[in-house]
Amino acid sequence: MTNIKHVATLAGVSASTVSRVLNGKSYVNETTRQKVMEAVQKTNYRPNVLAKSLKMGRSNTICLMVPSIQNLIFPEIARGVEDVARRNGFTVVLCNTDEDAAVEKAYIDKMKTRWIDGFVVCSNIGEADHIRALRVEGFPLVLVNRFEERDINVLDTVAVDSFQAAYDAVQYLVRTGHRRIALAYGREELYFYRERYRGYCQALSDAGLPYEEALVMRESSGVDSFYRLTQEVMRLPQPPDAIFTTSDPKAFVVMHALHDMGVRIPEDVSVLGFDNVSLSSMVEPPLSTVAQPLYDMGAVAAKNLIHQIRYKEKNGELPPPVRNVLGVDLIVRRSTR
Amino acid sequence: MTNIKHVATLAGVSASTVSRVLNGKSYVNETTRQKVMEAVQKTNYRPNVLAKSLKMGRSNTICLMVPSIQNLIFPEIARGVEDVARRNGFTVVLCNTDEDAAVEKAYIDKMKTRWIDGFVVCSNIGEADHIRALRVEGFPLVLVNRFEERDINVLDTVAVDSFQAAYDAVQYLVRTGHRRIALAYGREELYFYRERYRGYCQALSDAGLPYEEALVMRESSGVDSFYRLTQEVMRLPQPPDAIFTTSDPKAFVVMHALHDMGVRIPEDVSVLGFDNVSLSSMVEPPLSTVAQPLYDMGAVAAKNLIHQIRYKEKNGELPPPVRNVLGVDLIVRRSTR
DNA sequence: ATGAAAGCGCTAACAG
DNA sequence: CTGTTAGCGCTTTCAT
Repeated sequence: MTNIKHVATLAGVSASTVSRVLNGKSYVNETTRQKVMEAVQKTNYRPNVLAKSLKMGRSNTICLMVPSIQNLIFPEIARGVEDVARRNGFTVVLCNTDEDAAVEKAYIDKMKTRWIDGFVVCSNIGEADHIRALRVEGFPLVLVNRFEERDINVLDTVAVDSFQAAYDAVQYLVRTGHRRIALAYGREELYFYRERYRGYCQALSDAGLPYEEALVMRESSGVDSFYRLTQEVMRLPQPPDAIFTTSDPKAFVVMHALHDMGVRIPEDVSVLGFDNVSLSSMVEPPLSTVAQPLYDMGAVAAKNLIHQIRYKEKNGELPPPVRNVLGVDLIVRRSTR
Repeated sequence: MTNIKHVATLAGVSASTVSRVLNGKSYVNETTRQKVMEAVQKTNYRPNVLAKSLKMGRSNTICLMVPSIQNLIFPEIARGVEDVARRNGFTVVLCNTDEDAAVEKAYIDKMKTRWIDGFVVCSNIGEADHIRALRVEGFPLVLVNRFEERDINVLDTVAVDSFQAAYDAVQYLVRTGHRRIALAYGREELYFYRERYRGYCQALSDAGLPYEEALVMRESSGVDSFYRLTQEVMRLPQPPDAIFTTSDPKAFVVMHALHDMGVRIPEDVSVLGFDNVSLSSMVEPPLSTVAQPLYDMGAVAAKNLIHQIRYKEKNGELPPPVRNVLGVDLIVRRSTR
C-alpha cells in the first residue's frame, strides 16, 4: 500500500501539503495542487482510513444492531440504512443480538473500542439501559421501531404511528362489514405491539363493537403458537369474521391454520396483516396488510444518525432528539373481503 | 476513553508491560501481572482497536459482499458468517452490491483502505475479475455459491453440489410417478443454475425420459416472469405433471400462477423448490424443496476465511484453496405427491 | 502557501 | 522480566 509520504516525495512536497489538497481544508497553490493530484493518480493512492480515524477520533463507520437479520423485516431496514450510509461515505457493521442483553453489551463495548461513530438499534430496549446510556455518553444513537414511550423525544426514534395504523386498519375491517374481529397480539413487552393493541381496542369501541377477551390471541411461545390459538378462536361458539394480526409472519401462521381447518379466506374469515414483508404478496391468497415503509425507516434512521454525527463534530454536542413518524399504507389484496 | 498509558501509570509499570500482559505473548512476573489486571479492571480499560490495527496491519474485520440482503437466501448466509466471525473476535461489514460491478469495485477499494482482513463474497462473479484479483493481491477470499467452474480449487469456494442435488431431486420426482417434468430455469449466467439444469437433463436421460425444450421455462425479466411462463407451459397440449424450480422464490411465483389458473397442487401438478428459505414451510401447500444449508454455508465460509487469515499471518502467504461442498436435504412437504 | 514536528494509541524490537 | 524507543499513516498546530 502506497502511503502519503510516497505521494509527497513523488510530488516533491511535504506530507502535510498532500493532506491539505486531499482534504481541501486549506488553500494550496494551484500548480502544487496539480502536481500532488498527478502523483496521487500515478500511485493510485488511497488514504489509510485507519490512520485517519485514529487521528481524528472518527471512523466513518456506524453500527446496525438488529435482533436477527433472519427476521423478515430487518433485511429491508438494513438495506435502507446501508444505502444512505454508503452514499455518505459511511460503512456499516452488522450486529445480530438475538435480543440477548449480554451479546448487546459485548457488541457495544467492542464497537466503542473501534470508535464507531454511531448506532442504529432495533433492539428490545425495554430494560436495555445500556442502550440508552449510549446517548448519555455522547454517542449518536437512533432507535428504530423498538423503544418505549418514555424514549420519545428523549432519544432519536423512527417508527410508524402504531396506534393510528391499527386503529385505521380495524376501522377498515369494520367498514367492510366485519363485526367480530380477533386480534393476534404480539409480545406484550414491546411498546409498538401494545400500541397496536390500543388502536384495536379504540377502533372497536368507537365503532360500538364490544371488546371480547376471548378474541385476543396472546402469543405464548413464538409465532408458531398462533397455529393453536387460531384453532381455538375458530372453535368458539361465535367465531370471528376477521383476524387482524400485528405482523405478517403471524398472518402466515394464521392463514395456515385456517387452511388446515378448511376455513376459507376471505369468504369465512378475513385476515389482515401488518408490515408488508416481501412475501406477503406471494402467499395464497395474497395478504392484505398495513404496509410499514421498512426501507424508508432504515434510510431515515441513517440520515438522522449521520446528521447527529456531523452536528456533534461541529458543535461538540448532540442535537436535540427528534421523533420521526412515518406513514403507513393499507394494502388491500385478497385475504380480506 | 482511557488508554494504555493511564493503565500503565496507575499500575506503576510501562505501557509495553501492560501490552504484554494483555496479549499474553511474553512472560510477565505474576505479581506485576496482578497489578496490571487490577488497573485494567479499575479503569475498565479497553484497548483501542484502531490503533492496534494500524500498528499490526490487521483490523479483525471481514467484509461480506452480497447482491442484496433483501434476497431471501442472504440473511441466512449472513447470519452464519456473523456468528462464527463474532465467536472468533471478528466484526463483519455488510456490503450490498446489487450485482453492480462499479459498486463492487468501489466497495473493494474502500475496504482495502480499512485494511479489511478478508472477503466473503456471494457476487455474480462471471466477469468479475476484480474479485479474483483479490487473492492475487494476497487478500483472503472465499466465494459462496456464486462462482465459475474455473474458480474451483483456484479460489476458496463453498456451495452445494448443484448438479447432484438437481439430479436427485428430479430422480425423486420420477420415482414418485412424474413423467413430464418442467424446469424453472434461473439466470443462465450463473454457474450453479447451469449445473442444476445439467442435473435435470441427466436425470431425465437416465430415467429414459425425453428432454423437451418446451418444458424448460427460461427467466426473462426477474422472478416474476415465471408467472407468465407457468401459464404458457400449462397450456401446452401436454402440460407437465411436475415443475422443478431452481429456487424457492420461483416456486412461490409458480404456485401463485397455478393457483390463479385453478390448477391443484399437488393433485394436478407437483411443485418442487430449491433452497428451503424460511417461508417455504408457510406457503399453501407447504413447499417440498431441496434444502441448502444456507446458515452452514455462511459459517463454513467464515471459518475458512478466518483460517486463511491466520495462516497468512503465520506463514506470510495464503494456504492452498479449498473447495467446500456441503450436502443438501430433500424436504418433502405437501406440494409434491 | 508550505514544511517540520508532534501525537492519536498501540506493539515490537532492542537493551538492560 | 521490564523499560525505552521507534513507528504504523495520518492531520494539525506552529513556524517560516
